[in-house]
This record gives sequence, structure tokens and C-alpha cells, in this order.
Amino acid sequence: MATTPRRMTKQKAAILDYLKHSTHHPDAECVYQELKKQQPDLSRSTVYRNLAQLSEDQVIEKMGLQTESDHYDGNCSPHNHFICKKCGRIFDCGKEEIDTQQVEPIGSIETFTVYFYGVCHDCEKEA
Amino acid sequence: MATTPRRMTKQKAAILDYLKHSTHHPDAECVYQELKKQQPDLSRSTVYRNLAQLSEDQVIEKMGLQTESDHYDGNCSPHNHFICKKCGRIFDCGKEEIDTQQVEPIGSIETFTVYFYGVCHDCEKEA
DNA sequence: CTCTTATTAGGAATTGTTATTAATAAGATA
DNA sequence: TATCTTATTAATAACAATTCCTAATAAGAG
Repeated sequence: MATTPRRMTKQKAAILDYLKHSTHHPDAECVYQELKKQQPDLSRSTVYRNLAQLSEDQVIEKMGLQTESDHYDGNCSPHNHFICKKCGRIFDCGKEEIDTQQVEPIGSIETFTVYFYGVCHDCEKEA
Repeated sequence: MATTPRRMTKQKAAILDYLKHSTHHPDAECVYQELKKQQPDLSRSTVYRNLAQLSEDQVIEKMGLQTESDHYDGNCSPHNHFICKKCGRIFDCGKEEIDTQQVEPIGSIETFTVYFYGVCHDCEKEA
């Protein structure tokens, strides 16, 4: 995915180090505020740019729905979604059974959502 | 969740009707553009406000991670997340097996993510 | 019908994020 | 080590998605 060579900088290193030693899934602002304490002239854009680059390079992971705006669903019955990486369409699919025993030590599950990513069959045909 | 009485308006009815008869998971702008054809003086704020209200009332569903900004995870090994509705913390949990046969007719899965929502044990103790 | 107040249109303001630009510095090569 | 190329930076402007604000409107209870 990376189209240009990458250089390591102290800013990028700090961002990466912070994320690799965190377990609380910070957002960009949080990373910025935290690292600004060590590097007072760190820029917000640098944080955003590096977070984008690092997740593009799969060194870190961006959480959440990989779409630019929020989407709404009029169908409230239990079901999941498949998001096509190519055409961007969101498809409904059945609610799969899922084993939750690994979650029980953490808390009580009220709901869960599953997002599948891939290429839909329509787009596959075109390629 | 609704703290004030609700009134039905033709704007809200149109938004709801549109969503209930859609299967393509539109975003706010899409709903706005579509309904503006019938109601030329419909306002964008009205669409946003009603989408928020309707999903608060669980009449429709807002997709994606229920947080205001994007979060990043330095841990790239396969795992899922539990989001506490009370304290907002995001916990890691193991990657569960999931049956994907219902998704196969739609497309080829490359990855998937599972988000569990509930109340963590820390918050349960406090209540 | 009347009254209360939730809801509206319209636009301005805010927020999360990205683009721009000149200056800087990583890392390859000599 | 000195030099060169160019990815990266800080700062800020620009941007797009969303929310807030205000006076006017209209739902629906009495």
C-alpha cells in the first residue's frame, strides 16, 4: 500500500511507541496531547498524518467503520453487514452465532456488531 | 432514552419512511438529497437531528463505532473489542471464531471486526 | 379552537481531519 | 565525514461532516 519510501523520525517513533505501549485505544487528540508533553512543538497534523500512514502500512489499526460519514439502517432486526472495499456498498447479512466466552471476563454484553470487509461478487466480476 | 415527548412531523415521517424502505444504508447527506426532491425546503439540520433522535429512540440504527472520533490500536494481532457504554473504555478481547456462510453469497471476506457493547465489570460494581 | 412547546428552516459555528508551504532532517551515496 | 535527495515537519489555512442558534411554525393535548 505504501507508495513512497518511509523514513523514521522521532515524531513517528514516539507515536508508534506510545501506541504500542498503550492498551486504551487512544484517538488522535489523545496521542497529540500526550506526546506534546515530551515534544512541545509536535504538530497535530503530524499526528494525524502518521496515524494515517501507520495504519495504511498496517503497523497500527484504525478502529471503527471504514467510511467517511455515518450511515443509518432502518432495519433494526439483528443482522450484520458486509462492506465492499471497491464500490463502497453496504450489504446486509444474517446475524451469525458468536462465541462470547472470551468477553465475559470483561463485562456483560448487551449487543454486538460484526463488520465484514472484502470485495462483493459484483465487483469481482468486473475485475 | 427519550427525555422529552416526541411529535411526528412530515419531515420525520419522510425520513423514517425512506430509511424503512431502503436497503442501502444511506448517510445523512444522501437522505437529505433524496427527500429534498419531495420537500424542497427541508433542512439539513432537520435530517441530522431526526437521524440522531430516531437512533436514540432505537427506531433506526446508526452504524459504526459509537464514539465521536477515530481510535487507533497499536495491537495488530487478531483480536476484537468490547466498548463499555458507561465509562467509554475500549477493552481488547480474543478473536472469536465466526461462521461466515451467510456472507459468502455477497462477497469474499478479507477481514472482519466485531464490536461488543455492554457494561464492563468495573462499572457494574459501582452501580 | 387554543395553548404549550417540540420541531422547523436557515445559516453560522464547531469539530475532526486534510492540504499547503517553506523549512528541516533522514538516510543513501561518495 | 560531507553532500545530496526528498520524505517529513510545524504552522496554519482549508475542508467536510455535523451541531448549534434563533425566530417562526405546527403537533397534539385539553
